[in-house]
Amino acid sequence: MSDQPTVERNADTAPGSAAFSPLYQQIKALLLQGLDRGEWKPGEAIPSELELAARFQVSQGTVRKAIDELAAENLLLRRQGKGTFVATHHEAKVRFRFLRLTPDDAHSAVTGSRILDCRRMRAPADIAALLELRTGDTVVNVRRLLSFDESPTILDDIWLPGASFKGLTVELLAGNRSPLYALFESEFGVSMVRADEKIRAVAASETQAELLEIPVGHPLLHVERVSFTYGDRPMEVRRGTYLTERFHYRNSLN
Amino acid sequence: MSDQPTVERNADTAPGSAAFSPLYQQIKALLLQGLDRGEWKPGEAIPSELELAARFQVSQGTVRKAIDELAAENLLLRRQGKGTFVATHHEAKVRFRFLRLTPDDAHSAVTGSRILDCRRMRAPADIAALLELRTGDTVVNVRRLLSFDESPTILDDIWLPGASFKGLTVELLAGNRSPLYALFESEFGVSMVRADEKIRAVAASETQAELLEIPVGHPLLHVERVSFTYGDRPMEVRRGTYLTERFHYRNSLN
DNA sequence: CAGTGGTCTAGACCACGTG
DNA sequence: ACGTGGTCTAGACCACTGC
Repeated sequence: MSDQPTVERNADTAPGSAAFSPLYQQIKALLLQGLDRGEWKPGEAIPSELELAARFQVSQGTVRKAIDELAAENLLLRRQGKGTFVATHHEAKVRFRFLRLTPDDAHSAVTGSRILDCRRMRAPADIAALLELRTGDTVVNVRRLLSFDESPTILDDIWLPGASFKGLTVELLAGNRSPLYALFESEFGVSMVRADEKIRAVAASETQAELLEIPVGHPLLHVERVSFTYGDRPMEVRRGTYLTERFHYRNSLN
Repeated sequence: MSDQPTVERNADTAPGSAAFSPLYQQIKALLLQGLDRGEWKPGEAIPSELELAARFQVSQGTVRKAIDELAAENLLLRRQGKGTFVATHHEAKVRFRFLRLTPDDAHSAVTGSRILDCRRMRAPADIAALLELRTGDTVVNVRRLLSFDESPTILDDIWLPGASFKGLTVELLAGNRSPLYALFESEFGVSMVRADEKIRAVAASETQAELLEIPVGHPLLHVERVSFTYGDRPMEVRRGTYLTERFHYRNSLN
């Protein structure tokens, strides 16, 4: 506990001065840094509010407000009586935030994953741009086919920055039974925290048609997702193609 | 100001008793009732925190927490130095929460709306179920075609409970220049607050193809939306069909 | 300058989980 | 019985808006 971070109390900021940051925002930033550094791992508890208040030399209420915001953003999870925990993809709750395809009738689907491909290569220009890399930087490309109740439903084309995902192989993926993001967390220390998606309807190409066992030209839902870790750093581009005859993409507008 | 609502202070609730509601949740419920009753209209300011605290006989902090939650749900809008306002669809910000189709290149699209149909009829079973009406209850059905830059892009099939939308006519719709939800607010006192959507890819039918000027079978994004007012009461079913060649549906996973 | 929401504090007490 | 987060209060002061 050697760190006594510098929190600026804005005592002298001129009224109407440009930069002004509330104390709790600074605490929030410090907590974010801790999460990013891996000081507290996914699933673990962070120190109690009182402990953090003591460490940062602020009141419990200020720490509370910082944690409130991180909890609202789903980075932390409060559990009364137990503590505050780092969110992890090893929980159904988190998982369904990212898995939006849902069966039309709420039956429990048996799911299967088949890895089609996993190779390292130089990033194409569009992928590089989305991942904020340089064209030609190494990336990992994974292609997989997900089935529900034995029928192929999702075709994923996934791109990851090579530097953060050394050692990602077909074998590792094939032996994996949890969601991909859970594996990224456990094996590579990469926590996905947020994602942006662009959705369109497209006609099935020949390869897509063959893999999904549908005619060429069949309408498919196409979802391009960019996922981010702490600090809004893009860490994955995922192009998903969904068959939506018996499934739909659910969304809530608030 | 005759109302001194009964807030239960839970002083005597046995430890571990079933029902227990924090004070601020009760205040929140009271504010929600006020919004629902139309005590404060969209765009108007609600009373100040101190005033509400006095009215409800609680501290400012408790009122604040109630308002915080309503603001987080986008029912209220805080503006420092000015007050707290009832959210309204007459603002670009609110509008884009519900309009998710976005041009691929961020150009400013000229938009046009053509009302195809507007008639009152007996509710089909599926619509009735979604609107929580009885089959055969009166509903209003509106069909319209939205164009961007002169090219038809969105085909909407809209269903509204007849009881709440008396006097909705083609003429009224044709003369309208604002978003539909803004019109619902001003003309019928119905505020849409939240919506659920189910999205799929479908092949264009003959009618759809003709109106959207595309070949039959062309892939289209199909969005079924159910919109809710205060208290989670469904007030609209909207089946939208989108052309996604130059537009996409944007979404954020948090 | 007055009034609004925003921040920060300190302390009391409640509800929950675990030992 | 203890420690955790959750609620509620009261008061001081700050930042923004508009008269």
